[in-house]
Amino acid sequence: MSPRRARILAGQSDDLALRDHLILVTERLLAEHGLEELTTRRIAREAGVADGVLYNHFENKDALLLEALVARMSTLMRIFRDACPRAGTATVEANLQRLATAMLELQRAVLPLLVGLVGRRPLLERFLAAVHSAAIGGPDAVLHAVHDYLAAEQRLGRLSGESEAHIVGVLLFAITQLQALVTHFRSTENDSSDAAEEELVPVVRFLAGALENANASGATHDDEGASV
Amino acid sequence: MSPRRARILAGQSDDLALRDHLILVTERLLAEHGLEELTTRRIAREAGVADGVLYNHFENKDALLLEALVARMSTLMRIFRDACPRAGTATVEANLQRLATAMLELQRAVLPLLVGLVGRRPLLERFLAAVHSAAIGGPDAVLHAVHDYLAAEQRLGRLSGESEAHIVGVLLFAITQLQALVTHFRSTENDSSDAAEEELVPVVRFLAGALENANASGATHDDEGASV
Amino acid sequence: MSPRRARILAGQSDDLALRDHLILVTERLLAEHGLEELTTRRIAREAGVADGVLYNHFENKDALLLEALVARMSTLMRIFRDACPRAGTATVEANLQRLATAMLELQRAVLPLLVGLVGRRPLLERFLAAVHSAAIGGPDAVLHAVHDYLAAEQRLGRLSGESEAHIVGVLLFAITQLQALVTHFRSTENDSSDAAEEELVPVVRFLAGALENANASGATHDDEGASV
Amino acid sequence: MSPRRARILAGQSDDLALRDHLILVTERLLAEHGLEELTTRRIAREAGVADGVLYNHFENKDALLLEALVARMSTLMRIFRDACPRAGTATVEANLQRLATAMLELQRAVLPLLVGLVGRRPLLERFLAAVHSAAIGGPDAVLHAVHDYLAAEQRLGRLSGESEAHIVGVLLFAITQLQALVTHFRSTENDSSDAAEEELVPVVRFLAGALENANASGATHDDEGASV
DNA sequence: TATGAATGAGTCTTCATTCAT
DNA sequence: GATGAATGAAGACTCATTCAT
Repeated sequence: MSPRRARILAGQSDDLALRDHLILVTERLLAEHGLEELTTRRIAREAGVADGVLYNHFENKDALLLEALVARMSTLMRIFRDACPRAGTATVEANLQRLATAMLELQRAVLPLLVGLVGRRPLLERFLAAVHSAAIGGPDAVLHAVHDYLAAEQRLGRLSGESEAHIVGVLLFAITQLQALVTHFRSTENDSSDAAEEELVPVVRFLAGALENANASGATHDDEGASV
Repeated sequence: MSPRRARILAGQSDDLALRDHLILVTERLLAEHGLEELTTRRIAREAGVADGVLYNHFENKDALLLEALVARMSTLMRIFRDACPRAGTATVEANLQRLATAMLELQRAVLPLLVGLVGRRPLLERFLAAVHSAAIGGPDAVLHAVHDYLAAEQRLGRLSGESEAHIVGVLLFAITQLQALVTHFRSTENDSSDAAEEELVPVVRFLAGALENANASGATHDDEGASV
Repeated sequence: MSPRRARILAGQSDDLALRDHLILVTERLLAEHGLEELTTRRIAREAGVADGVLYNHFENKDALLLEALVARMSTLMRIFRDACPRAGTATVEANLQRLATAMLELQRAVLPLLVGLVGRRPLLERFLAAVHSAAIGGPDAVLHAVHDYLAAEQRLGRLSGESEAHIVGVLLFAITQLQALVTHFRSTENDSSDAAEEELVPVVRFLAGALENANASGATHDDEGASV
Repeated sequence: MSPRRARILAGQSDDLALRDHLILVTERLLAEHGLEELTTRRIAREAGVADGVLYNHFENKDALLLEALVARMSTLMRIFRDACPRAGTATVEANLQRLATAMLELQRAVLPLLVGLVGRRPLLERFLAAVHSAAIGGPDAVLHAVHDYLAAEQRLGRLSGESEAHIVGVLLFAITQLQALVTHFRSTENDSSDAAEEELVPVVRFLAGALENANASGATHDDEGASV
């Protein structure tokens, strides 16, 4: 075994199969630098192995990339789910704010990944399929989480009128994605991420209000308009 | 004259200066394949000229790219503005739907461009600056268009309560961006674009309703403007 | 006429034939930047003319270069000759110091030119031939100047024993060349040129002393050592 | 293995690591053609390997160049040192002649190298540093060799009066450099090198004489003139 | 399995030179 | 003569992939 790898393995992934070690390293590089600067040589160097190992465990670079992307996605989704608020605690608006923040973080991390996949149809296709089939969930899963939360609040009686919930969820998703994108396009100042988050506040409050209004009017009359 | 270029010029851009021809070709390649696969060689081949021509007219690849990007952006914004509804015509909701459709088209075209700019700080920076200084307008201009429309409706008395207008505009922007992104990530079937557009309908109706609600509660009475 | 050229001609070389203008410009660029960075495009731009003019007046780039090199050489030699001391004035040693300084300046200017010619046999050959046939004089002319000065001093009786004069001249030439080379290889500090000049002083004093010694011993005994 | 390389390896550097093979080839090309015509493609072709190999073993062209330059310099200095005369043998003048010949050979080989480095600051700087830090020695080392020889002769009593030794060394260095340069600029006839060597003879004799004179006068009176 | 040297097509870029106008 | 757009070979360098050991 190369001394480099020995050193690395000792430190952080002791008896991991090399295959998994490669995925892990690739995942980390993906998180840190995006798909753009990810060369096979760099992966190998970072993993502390020879340039060619990759091809002993994966058909080609894309195959490794795919697994790493899925792994990364999985990680991010786990973090997101852990950050989701629990129904019945705090206030609905505060919870929506928390939800929005979690979604923003998620999207900020996911965006560079997706961006790297544009113009790489085959890999993209395989990635989407994998995300779908594995119980990871892509955008749908995020929407699902919002939906779950709102449904729970409804069950608890803190919200009524289910119909708008889906749309509010979609809008929440959309606005966080927009802000995530904006972050990436704003200048290098690192406060831009905070700004993006702050800009979220009034929008989320608006959406919370929309739910409340629906709530209120839903209580009053017949909810006929809430067909969306 | 090279036979290649002769062939091409005859076909499509007869006596255009090569400089503009290059921008045009680049713009087209940009639209069709994104920034990713855009090599100097490919541009040259597609333009029907020698490999090095580019450097007779532009300082380097990025300079050409920049001009092509700005040109493309300019085109897209013109199309967008032409598609914007006029206040006072039809119904507010119908107009918002029209606005949303126009924004979706715009975003679908813009997204591949922006995506290619991620991780290319210098070019991105220059692009943003150019878009800003030229009277082209980036995201802000789009938001501005929405704002202008809503303000006009308010002046016409078809809408009241200004405060939420901005947020609705942002949400409109966000949801169209999301749908644009979704289109790109859905499989190659070309019906996906129609699907994305259809999915927009209820959301826009919801946003229109939100404006109305604000309107109604603000006014408390006659609701004659509630034509949405 | 191009506005650029009009502007330039107005300023500095009013009704100069374009051919001569090109030589002049090239000479200047040669002096400022050496042969290395001298592209035809740069010459044209600097001269304020179109890229292709060059080929209307010269067979190719080398032909222009040749003339410019010869012109530059001529200029430098004129400056050198003007800086040479006159026999019978000051002291012999002071004059030798002056001579050395002039030679150092000359060599410092010539070196970059010569360096650029290494590995360009054809041009080099033509350059040497031109320098030879024109009454410009290369190294020989410089040596000649030293010789002339020393011979004059001998005629004036301020020096005797002719035989060593040539060797001293050669050594003067050699040491200034060495110092010129050293200047170019020393770090960018611009005081290095002064340092090179100062280092010359004791060596020149030594050479002057050698002439004196030969003088003295030549006067005393039989000039047996003057066999060089 | 590529047939090209097989062919070459069979011929001349049988089981040398390619890295060293590349250095060797580069060194040879450097010696034969100077830095000017040294393209990566040519090195590869000459080494019998693919165009890109270089970058598997060196960070870039300059890194390879640097190693080759240092290697060449090292070789040349070794040859030079082996050719240096030993104090106490033969006559001082004969030894100086030998020294001069060795220096001439050295300079003839070094000059094309140095010339190529002019106008390449970064590489030059690194080269000088490398030459300095490795126990190779640049110009100083050559001067040092002269100094060492003369000092040894002084210790043996075959020469006295140390002060002029340094200047004589410098002049020896200078005159050999001049002759080396002259060789390169004289036409391709290969006898020019012999001519350059012959021209050295009287100059060296003069310098030897200068040392003797200093010696003599130093013995006789107070050495006041030997202040150089 | 692991290695890492070798491959070679491909990237952007430069520049002397030609030639229709 | 003058123009300057066009050429295309050549430059340094990258990188996914292969394969003998």
